[in-house]
Amino acid sequence: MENLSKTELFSGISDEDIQQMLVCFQSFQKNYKEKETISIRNSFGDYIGLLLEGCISISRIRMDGSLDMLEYIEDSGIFGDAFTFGNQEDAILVLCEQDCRVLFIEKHHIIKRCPNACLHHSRLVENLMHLMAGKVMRLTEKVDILSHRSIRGKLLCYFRILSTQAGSPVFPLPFSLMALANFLCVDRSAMMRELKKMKEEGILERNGKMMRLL
Amino acid sequence: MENLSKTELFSGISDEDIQQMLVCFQSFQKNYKEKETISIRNSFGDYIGLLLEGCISISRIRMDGSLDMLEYIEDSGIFGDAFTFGNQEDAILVLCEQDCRVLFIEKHHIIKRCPNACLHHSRLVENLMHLMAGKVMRLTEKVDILSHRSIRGKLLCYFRILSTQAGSPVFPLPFSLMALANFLCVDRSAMMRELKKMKEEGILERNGKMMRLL
DNA sequence: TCCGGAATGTTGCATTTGCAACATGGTTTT
DNA sequence: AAAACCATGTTGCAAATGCAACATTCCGGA
Repeated sequence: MENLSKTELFSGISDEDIQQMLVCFQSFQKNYKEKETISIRNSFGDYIGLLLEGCISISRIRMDGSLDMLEYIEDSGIFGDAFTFGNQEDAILVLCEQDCRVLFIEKHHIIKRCPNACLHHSRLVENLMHLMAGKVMRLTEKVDILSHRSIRGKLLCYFRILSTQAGSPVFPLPFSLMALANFLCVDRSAMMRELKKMKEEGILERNGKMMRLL
Repeated sequence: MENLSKTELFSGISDEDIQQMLVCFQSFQKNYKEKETISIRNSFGDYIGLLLEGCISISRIRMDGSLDMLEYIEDSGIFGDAFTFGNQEDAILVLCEQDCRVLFIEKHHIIKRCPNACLHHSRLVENLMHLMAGKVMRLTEKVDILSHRSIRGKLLCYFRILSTQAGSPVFPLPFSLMALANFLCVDRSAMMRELKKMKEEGILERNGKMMRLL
């Protein structure tokens, strides 16, 4: 019902065709409020989620209760158990960090060939390719960050990415320090200690969530 | 010149059409021998590499000389600077672990829409979607492994994946112990120590590269 | 076959990290 | 206003990790 033609997934497809596809795809939209849980593992197993608005985090909850953020998805990111992979013991938590609007599409319709040969299906697939390429880049970035052995290495690697994105040595953290520790998969207090050290050594300035890399 | 129609990328497309596309795409194939270097960062910046045969590793070389394996690609995996992301200080090494056959395609032709509207382009894009989905899964797996804080956690997480893939608690390591340490981004000697402990505790049996998870 | 290089295995030690516990400050709820 | 809550800081300590150095085994080429 909303204007989907402006989203990256449906760009270049007319509103009528979009409506037709949505029916053909048996897709549905859902709105969520901040801090609401989208799904725990497997509830949307056969669907791919497309984040139209808002931002979400995907985390693993271990048996001991510890929580590690696997992904942080903002713009028109894709997610779903199809990607969050199958043979997982621990629970996966998909949490809305802001009010969100999500479009669910049956995996089948996107990955496999459409038997109805919808006219604009291939355009959709091409758009989806863009989104996938973006996801691959973000995941590669994440692997890059986590591949650093030390907390300082992870912090610096991530800060450089943020700094490059902002196009300036000054940039804001996209989330809280607590969430940052989860994102980097390190202990929060150890991270605070390291941040303090880096400040003392003059590598970094910090004022709340605003950072300056020197 | 070889039989590309059997590859995942070109499946469902006739040999004639493939030949036509290869010209249209300005693509080229190249063979590499074991331990040969495919490219150092940026040499194939505008091309996407498709591994037709063999297997390769993608690693980061740090300024201090340490080497971390970011990806290990076997079947018909895709790689390229397009994915290995841009604002990277360290050198990226793409190394052939076996004799390899690689098809390079200009990124442009795959990501953007083809002006010539090749008949089978959309089928190709759909095939590529499969490959991308596979890559996303592998990367998600890797993030999952690296998100564990301890060496033991990383080892167990990876071994469980291998065990599930093999469909048995007994499975072979796909590479050497040295490479395993690089893949997990941990110190090799510390990893050996941990493997020994796990053996002593009866969690794991090991004979060379053959592992048994208990 | 012998040699040399590479992978494997082992250990001591300094450092880093995680963990637990607690103090502070800000914000929301009652 | 008080209470409750949560994020931010801080610290001591035990355990895990990285690092360096070295012994041993494996393997391919001369």
